[in-house]
Amino acid sequence: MALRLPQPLPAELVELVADRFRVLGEPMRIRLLDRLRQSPATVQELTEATAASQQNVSKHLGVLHRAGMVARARDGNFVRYEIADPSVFELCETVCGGLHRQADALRSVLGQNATA
Amino acid sequence: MALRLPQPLPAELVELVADRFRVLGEPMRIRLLDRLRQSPATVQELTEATAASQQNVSKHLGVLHRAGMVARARDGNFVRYEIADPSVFELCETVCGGLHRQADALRSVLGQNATA
DNA sequence: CCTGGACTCCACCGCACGGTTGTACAGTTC
DNA sequence: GAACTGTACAACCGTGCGGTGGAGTCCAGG
Repeated sequence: MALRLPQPLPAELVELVADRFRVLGEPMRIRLLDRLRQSPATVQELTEATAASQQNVSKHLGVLHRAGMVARARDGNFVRYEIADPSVFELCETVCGGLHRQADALRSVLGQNATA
Repeated sequence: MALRLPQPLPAELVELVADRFRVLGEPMRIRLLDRLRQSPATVQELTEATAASQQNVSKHLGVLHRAGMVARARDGNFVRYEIADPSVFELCETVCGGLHRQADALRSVLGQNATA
């Protein structure tokens, strides 16, 4: 962990990193990953969990799959998806940590008495 | 660290997380953060470092500022920006770690002899 | 005051992307 | 084989966003 990164990030690496972030910058895909965090699931189950159209879910799963974040496997007539890169949850936790810190900072600016 | 997240992520939190990822899903903004990782800098310096137009840099800095990732401070006639949320580097490191794992997996699929 | 420089804001354009619809492709069952 | 289900693909549309150009704001100096 905590690998050393070169100071001027190479241009290509910048693109790769941004691409990966952009994949996660979509609520629907976050919801899909959140559901898959519980257990592997078929497209049907994911469609029900997100209350979206089947085509839309399939499209977003394709993006996640191309990014290597989920793995697909046929199961009879169904297709079962599962998390392929658990680091996405680490990312979400870090983001939530940053959000918490922002909220605390805002609270301290408003004064200690804050539950608005 | 490693705070516990609720299983079905609340819808609003999903939006917040996705928003934050989307801010990072842009090469130019990654470049700006990468430059600020070295030291605080003025818009001028950032413009030179990224080889972009001054308006474009200012616009992206505005996005980063609204997201609470950078802080601005007037310095005479200049405006100096600096990192406000160091967790962004943690995020980048995690992403790079995932990329490394993908590269290794790809390499092992192609066979041990791989430098293309 | 006016001038000039640093920066931000606004209006516009073009493209990429999310969503929908329709269709094609497995795989199972009969 | 035909029929049905589950999933992926392709074409289209609308919007959001990155980039640019120009005007506006703030600050220092003369």
